[in-house]
Amino acid sequence: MAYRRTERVEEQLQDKRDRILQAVRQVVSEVGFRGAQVAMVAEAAGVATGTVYRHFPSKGELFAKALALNAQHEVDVVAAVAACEGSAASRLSDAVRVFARRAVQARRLAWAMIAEPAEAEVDAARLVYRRAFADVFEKVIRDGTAAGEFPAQNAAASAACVIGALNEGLIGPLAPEAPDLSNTRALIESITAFCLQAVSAKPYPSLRLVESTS
Amino acid sequence: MAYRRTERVEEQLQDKRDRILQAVRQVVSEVGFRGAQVAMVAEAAGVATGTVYRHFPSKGELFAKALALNAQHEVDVVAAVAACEGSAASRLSDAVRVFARRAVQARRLAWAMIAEPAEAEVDAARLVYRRAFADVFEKVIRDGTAAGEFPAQNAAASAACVIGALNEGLIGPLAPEAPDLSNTRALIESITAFCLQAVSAKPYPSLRLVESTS
DNA sequence: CAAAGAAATGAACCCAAATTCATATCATGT
DNA sequence: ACATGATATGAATTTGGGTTCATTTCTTTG
Repeated sequence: MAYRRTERVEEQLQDKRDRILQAVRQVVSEVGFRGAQVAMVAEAAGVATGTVYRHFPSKGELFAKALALNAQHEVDVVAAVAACEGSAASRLSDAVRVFARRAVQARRLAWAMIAEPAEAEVDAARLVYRRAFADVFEKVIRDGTAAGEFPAQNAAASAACVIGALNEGLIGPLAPEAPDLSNTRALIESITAFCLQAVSAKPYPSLRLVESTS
Repeated sequence: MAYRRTERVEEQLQDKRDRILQAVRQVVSEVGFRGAQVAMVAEAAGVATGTVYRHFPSKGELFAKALALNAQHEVDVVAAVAACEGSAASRLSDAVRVFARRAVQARRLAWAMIAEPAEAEVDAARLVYRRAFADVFEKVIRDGTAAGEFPAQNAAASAACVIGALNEGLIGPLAPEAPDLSNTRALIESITAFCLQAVSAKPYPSLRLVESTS
């Protein structure tokens, strides 16, 4: 025998793997999942196409892994903010604001992470983190309701709506192109306010009227 | 000369075209844009694959046409509700409710119509109708603000958020599977309430506090 | 009914992009 | 330096599905 997988090789291997994952992130943030090809990723990582397949069994699993890496980090950040001291209202608006700020920094990537359909494995991985975000918001809403800060409501539905509002208002197809930072800030505040009021406002009398007449 | 395109043939042609468009609707409502193939559509329409190409120049244009047909109808329905007599609050909640009710009747189709990415032509067509829905909601919000019913706000952003909340809360990936009608009704009311309160609630003092501290 | 012109058919073709694999290169231990 | 085993390479292959087109079937008119 004349070979043994040494420490150094192990590191190089891990490093190459990491570079490929980073390359996915970069390519996806430029062209989205739709336009991302394995050859592009290899190019961006500085390896040959075939090398990608020595590290990952398929495009779907590679991309899913890359998404999971990023998404978990984002979930952690938002969850940390949501777990701070303070009223439920301030925690919710801070969490929403942080999510929003980070998303608009890299809109294309954010949209790909949260919504853009792709290979089945990617969709499955995304669903996990989508739910994780929703769970963070849902917990804060429940806390607020328990503390009497927010009215009784379907917390799961409200959390899903918050995600939806953020997605569509900030980074989805309806979001305005915002090359300008001050507009972006204002937009984030509008959306944060929308979400906070939605979960915190006491039901309007007019709502009941509408319900009884329709 | 020994042939002329007669009335009857013209009708048969139009009929076949219509059947193909209907078949797209059916196939998409079953497997979404992702899984919809031209061969399936042809099969569902009871014609050969090649026939599809005698009526439409490409898959993208066929699917875009089919989407436009449906979406315009939905926009008209929602717009009609939004144009009724009544307070802005009642018009908005009725419009949201109608959108929601119709969407849950055919969730897969609704999601495909409003959000699922597909061929470039389809995306382009969808954007038009997405905006059309947003415009309907935006107009009601503006009316409400002008009448002093709603507080001042970024109406365009709020309208986008309403679309997003509906999409995610009702028909998107986070929406609960709801085989049961009563749950569906309750969900629709939760989401309608969420949207109405978001646009109609007076800003909370706590919001200002949060803004000044962050 | 025969001829002429359209429309329908579906198997063959084409293309883009994922995946493979024979070959080349690199690491290790004697 | 050499032998051995592992990793990297990228051109060639495979594949899924949209599109084409030579052939068949249908309609109309003389």
